[in-house]
Amino acid sequence: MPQKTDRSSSKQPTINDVAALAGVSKKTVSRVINNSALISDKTRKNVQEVIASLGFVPNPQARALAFRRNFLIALLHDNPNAQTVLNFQNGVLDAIKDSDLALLVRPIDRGSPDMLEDVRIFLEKQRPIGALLLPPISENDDLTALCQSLGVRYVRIGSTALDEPGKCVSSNDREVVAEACRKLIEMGHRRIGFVRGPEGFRSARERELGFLDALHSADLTLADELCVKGNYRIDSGTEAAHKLLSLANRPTAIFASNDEMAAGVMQVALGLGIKVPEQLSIIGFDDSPTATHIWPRLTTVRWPIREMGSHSAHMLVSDFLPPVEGIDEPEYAMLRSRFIERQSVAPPETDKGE
Amino acid sequence: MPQKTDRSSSKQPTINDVAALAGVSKKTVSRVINNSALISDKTRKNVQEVIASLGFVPNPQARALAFRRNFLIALLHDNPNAQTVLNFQNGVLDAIKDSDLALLVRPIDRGSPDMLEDVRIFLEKQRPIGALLLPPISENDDLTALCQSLGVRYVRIGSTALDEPGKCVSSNDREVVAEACRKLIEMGHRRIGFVRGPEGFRSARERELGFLDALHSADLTLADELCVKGNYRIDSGTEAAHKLLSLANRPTAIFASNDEMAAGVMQVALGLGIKVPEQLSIIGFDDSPTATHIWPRLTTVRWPIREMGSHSAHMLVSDFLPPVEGIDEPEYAMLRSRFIERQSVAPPETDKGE
DNA sequence: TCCCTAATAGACACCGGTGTCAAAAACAAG
DNA sequence: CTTGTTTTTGACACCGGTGTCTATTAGGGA
Repeated sequence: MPQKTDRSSSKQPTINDVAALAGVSKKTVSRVINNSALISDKTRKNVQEVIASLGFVPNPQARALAFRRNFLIALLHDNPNAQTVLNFQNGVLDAIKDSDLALLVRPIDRGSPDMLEDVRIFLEKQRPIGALLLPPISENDDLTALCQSLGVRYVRIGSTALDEPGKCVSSNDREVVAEACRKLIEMGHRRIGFVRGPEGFRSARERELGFLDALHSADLTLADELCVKGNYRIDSGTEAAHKLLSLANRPTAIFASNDEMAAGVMQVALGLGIKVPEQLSIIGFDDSPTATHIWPRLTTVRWPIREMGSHSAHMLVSDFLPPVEGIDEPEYAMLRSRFIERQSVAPPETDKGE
Repeated sequence: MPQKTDRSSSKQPTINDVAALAGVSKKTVSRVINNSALISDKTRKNVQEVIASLGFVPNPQARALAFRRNFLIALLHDNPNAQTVLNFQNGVLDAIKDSDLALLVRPIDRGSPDMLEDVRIFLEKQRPIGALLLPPISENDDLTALCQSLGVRYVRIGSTALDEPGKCVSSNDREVVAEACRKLIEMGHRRIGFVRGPEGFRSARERELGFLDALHSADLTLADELCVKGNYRIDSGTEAAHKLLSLANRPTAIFASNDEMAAGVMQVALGLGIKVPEQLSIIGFDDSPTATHIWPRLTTVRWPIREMGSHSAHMLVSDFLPPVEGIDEPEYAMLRSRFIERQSVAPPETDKGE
């Protein structure tokens, strides 16, 4: 046991101890803690020294009680993708690392009829400063209304939502998906399969729109048979692949709306002896660990989810965080997704017969 | 906006409101809230009715202040595997779902010289009831000593630690790894490569011991050249595979200490045109999503990490949680890992020349 | 030097609960 | 009907901070 601070076993000093030792009132110490302007530099410095010498840490529960607000951020989510949640969470933690804030995690059961009531109790109990709403729950208007009525600020995370009230952080997925698919078209692909995400996810719609944008700008249309609906899980990817790859005139490329489904597509292709990328190009979305774990490594779109996490945290509680250059507190922020080229894409074999 | 509770916009009722309406003192209400025995059934019932009619929720900040303890559980981790952390976290959330408790997440920078001090400040600030320590930080004795001195209970999560004080939840990894490797040996594999985890992780040691157990029980020894050290990341898996697969007499099977490194091994094998599992069997550990996303799907060991999460939460705060049948509060619990057979393992090709 | 104003500091109640200890009520026995 | 004992309840201080408002001090102009 190396260095053990001497105070580790004695009781925590309180604001009264500081006040007594500094020879001032506790209110004055409070002013120092809260960076009040109504205090002379001399007094401030004096008190700060005492605080430091005592190793005083203000009790957040007491502050929470007096402020009638906790120094907590709540992360509300019902996103099925663990990786997404965790990355986002880590982004938030990055943002609040050196602050007084802490992160409270709360999964939501969107299916439950008591969902709103559960969230209400949670928010009333914990009284976080604000809440971060991950998709798809971020699109639930009842939830944002609830936050509003409880006086809990919130930031919604999602694809696009300029039309709705409140702060929001999103990314330009549609654009980047279009870019990715345009790449396929430029390489010579004409029959491109599309594995859609589940209903009710704005992200699924966004990615579809991007895909269609690319097709339209090349005067192509999406044959019904080439569009299959999935649910963001690998099994739906394998199912979709079975359908697409058993077509008489099978696609030379497939865009899957997330990496997990793309992995499913790849498994089916490899299982059928279809070479990737020579005979089938595959693109995913997320740039999850899976994208680099599968072989060939997956060309995909990186969603800046971690950055969205820290950005949204800053938007939510900029008044509690040290200022950061790039981030002020607009109502809306758009972070950039990025196309990541790996080994799962190539020109169609038949194209040049190389 | 469907059902909107009428109280959603008015102010939260307090213990005083309840007391006034019930015609009793606030202390009496407090007794009801805390299930004190020192109260008559009649009064209790009366107060409970008022509480229900008012929708009163005790303010946890005030309780925390008075109790000098927050109704929070802290999850302290520095585990590099996001999936592990999240699964564990979800297990904890399962356990505390219907309780008054909330989960606070705190990543730790084990490299930082201020690590202990940071944790101390965090614990003193948030004053959680207890802390859950994920490996590898769970093996840090300074940290457990710190918890002890601050009066914060803790449960360590890890492989085995019967020798150390305090509560602990672990799994029988060693045994199951041995079982997995014995399978390889039974199939006829004799030259089995081993990709070790990083130093300082008990899990890495456990898995190695299990591997060696299997070898020894078959009177085999591990040639130095067949054991390569990795760091649990995919790149170390590819590096290890390059070394192992370029040996003159290359192994017919490789056990990688986690799935991510196993994925790296598989990529190199496939890249070199070595067929899996025909020419090379691969086993991983974790049963992460990666295991089912790669092709062929990975034979691996499932670590009951989510169960460990809820189990450890119960052990930590059984006095705040509704009782659960299987879980009492012993000092030590061992959950069972499980061998998962998928498609990445087969008898060695040369064995029977099938 | 004196007065007026602005800047600074402090007194005190309060946030919403719990602990302690004494008072009141209920009950049993004489 | 008393008295003694056990239950049940309440008064009040306290947890560790902050808000409000007043008192004090410092500075500037006449």
